[in-house]
Amino acid sequence: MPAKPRPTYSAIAKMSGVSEATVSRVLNGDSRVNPDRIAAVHKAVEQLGYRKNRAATALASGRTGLIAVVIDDDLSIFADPFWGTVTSGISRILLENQLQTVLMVTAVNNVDGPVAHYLESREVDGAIFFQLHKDAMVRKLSKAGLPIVITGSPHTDVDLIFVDTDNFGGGHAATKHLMSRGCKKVAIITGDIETTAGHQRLDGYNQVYRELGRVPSKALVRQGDYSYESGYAQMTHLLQNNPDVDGVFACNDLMALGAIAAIEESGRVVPDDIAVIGFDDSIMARTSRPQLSTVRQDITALGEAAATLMIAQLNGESVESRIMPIELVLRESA
Amino acid sequence: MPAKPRPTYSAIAKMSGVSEATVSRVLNGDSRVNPDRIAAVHKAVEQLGYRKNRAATALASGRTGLIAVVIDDDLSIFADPFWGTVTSGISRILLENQLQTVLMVTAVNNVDGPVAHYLESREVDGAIFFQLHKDAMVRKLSKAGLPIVITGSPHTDVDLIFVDTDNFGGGHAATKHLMSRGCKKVAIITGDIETTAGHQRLDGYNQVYRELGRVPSKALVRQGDYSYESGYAQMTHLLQNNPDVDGVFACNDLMALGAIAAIEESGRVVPDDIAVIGFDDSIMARTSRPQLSTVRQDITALGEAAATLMIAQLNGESVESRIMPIELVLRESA
DNA sequence: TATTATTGTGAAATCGGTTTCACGAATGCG
DNA sequence: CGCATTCGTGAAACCGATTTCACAATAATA
Repeated sequence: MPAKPRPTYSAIAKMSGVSEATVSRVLNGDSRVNPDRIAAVHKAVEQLGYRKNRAATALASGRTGLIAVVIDDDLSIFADPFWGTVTSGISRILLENQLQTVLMVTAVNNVDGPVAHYLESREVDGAIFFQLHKDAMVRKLSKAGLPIVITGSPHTDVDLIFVDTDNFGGGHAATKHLMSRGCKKVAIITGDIETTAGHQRLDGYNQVYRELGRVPSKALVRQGDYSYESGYAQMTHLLQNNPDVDGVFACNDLMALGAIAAIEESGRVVPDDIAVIGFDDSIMARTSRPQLSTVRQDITALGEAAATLMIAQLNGESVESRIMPIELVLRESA
Repeated sequence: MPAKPRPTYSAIAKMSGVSEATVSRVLNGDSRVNPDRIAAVHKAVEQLGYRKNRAATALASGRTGLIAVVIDDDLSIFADPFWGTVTSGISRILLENQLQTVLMVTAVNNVDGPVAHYLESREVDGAIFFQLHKDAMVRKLSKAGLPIVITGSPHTDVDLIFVDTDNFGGGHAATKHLMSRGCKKVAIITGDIETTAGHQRLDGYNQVYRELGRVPSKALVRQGDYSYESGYAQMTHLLQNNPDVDGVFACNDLMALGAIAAIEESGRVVPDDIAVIGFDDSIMARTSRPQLSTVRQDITALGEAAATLMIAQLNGESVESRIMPIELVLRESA
């Protein structure tokens, strides 16, 4: 293919009668260039259909225009619509700022693995992390000066920038609602306790008990893994060992649906015998029957916030972590 | 931050006592280098913790190591778990081949828009497209020599490489199953007819009628948009105007669930009065009650196939489009 | 043994921008 | 009106790799 070579600064400089240095100034918005020349350069750019070579720009300026979105995926859970939604929110904002999203779905447990290498190599201008199981690598990268935003709270208290849903508030609101609608024995089916999100939702649940001067029974705390099956299994276990359970907070919608299936199979009725509340307000919360009461998090907003914080960092602005509000959505199940 | 400068070829060359050219040869696997020097270079690389600068490599070699994944998103449907799943499949394969995934979720209708510019600029080595509404831009890029793979079938018959689910076969199998289980009047709720996938599923449906020597009634073909609500609405319409419908093929699971809701609200029973079959075998097919019979497409495999075809193209191998088989999954609804 | 291929290697050009530096012209100040 | 700034500009160095080219040393051929 004899593809005609793309024009470079040299061509523009020749055509518009200025030096390459001036072309660069014009194209980077340097203010102190004679207006006539600015016009001449723009005209040449137009006529030649010129477009910058990103690699050359990156090499010379040190900025690649790329932001990594890293999903720590031990569990192949990208099927969860959650990720797609956050990611598209991020991508949209970045795109508006002439930044591209580099997606990496992979386990990031290795402080010295390929992902770490890639990010250390400054092949991206910044990185946004999801679903972090261990933040050792992230801390290291951050110390090395790479702008970072974490979606979800970091484990340790280093000053990493993050955006997160108000998981504690969500767990609290859900549990409190169950209590205030008359439930006496409210159980919880937790998610992955390894993640801060899972832990915080549990904390919110416990807090309600404390506020009521009660002590949450350990028997009412069952650990799930965010899957439908685990919701079903843990609920079955609860029904057998605590037949007087009358409320369940499941830490995501999928487990809530599993729990409901178990409850109905046992011959009990939702919400009359046992009220159930989920977390996420995923599409399944609306399409299931009974429709699921749940804690809504605005996932797109979460992604957009993450991207916005990243851009602010790149601009050298000082930045603070954000916690996004949740909203209790009451439907039929509680 | 006084961040110590990262080592370059110059440092390696000095340390191992060879020229930069030789360093390059070693690092790119050029065979004709003295084994001793190869060892020396590798040792220096090791000691210095050297890592290539991708921008410099890209500038010099013309290869960026980046593959764009473009999702034509007029509809903000990235919430559909489908996309996350395909994308992670792609990302995984690319990663194994030292390629990074650049995700772009945006409308690609503009042949001269920013996406086109980005891709034309050869800032990526190739592009994988999804959910194409118009393929004018893709054809243009392909003519310009950019390696391309389309996920889903292209509209026009140009020789673009694509991978797709056997949509026709899926529609055919679903409809045929309904017929063979005794349904006399089988309706279809289609997806977006603008996309080839939507059209092909409808064709498969029609084909079954033809094979039986019947003509599909237009009244039994209702157009949805892949949303739960449209499934519900179109089913409601069907029940009113064709009360003797006894089978429905919904072109995705979400619409199938909407349809089931409408059917049950009308007092009829699934599958006894009306059998329903969906498409995708998404997670909701398993979690809904009654559990949904559906056409499974292996989404991860689809993504992996797309990535594999891309890599083959990059290696200059000759490549052929692939159609991935579907599988009928029978549960409770049909 | 003389001559031609082959091999291994380094110097230097190259990729396409950005940025420093030096310099003349224009402006401001005393 | 003379001197110190500021402004606009181009030449050239630079970013960090890859690749061509020339050359010496070695191996193969006649």
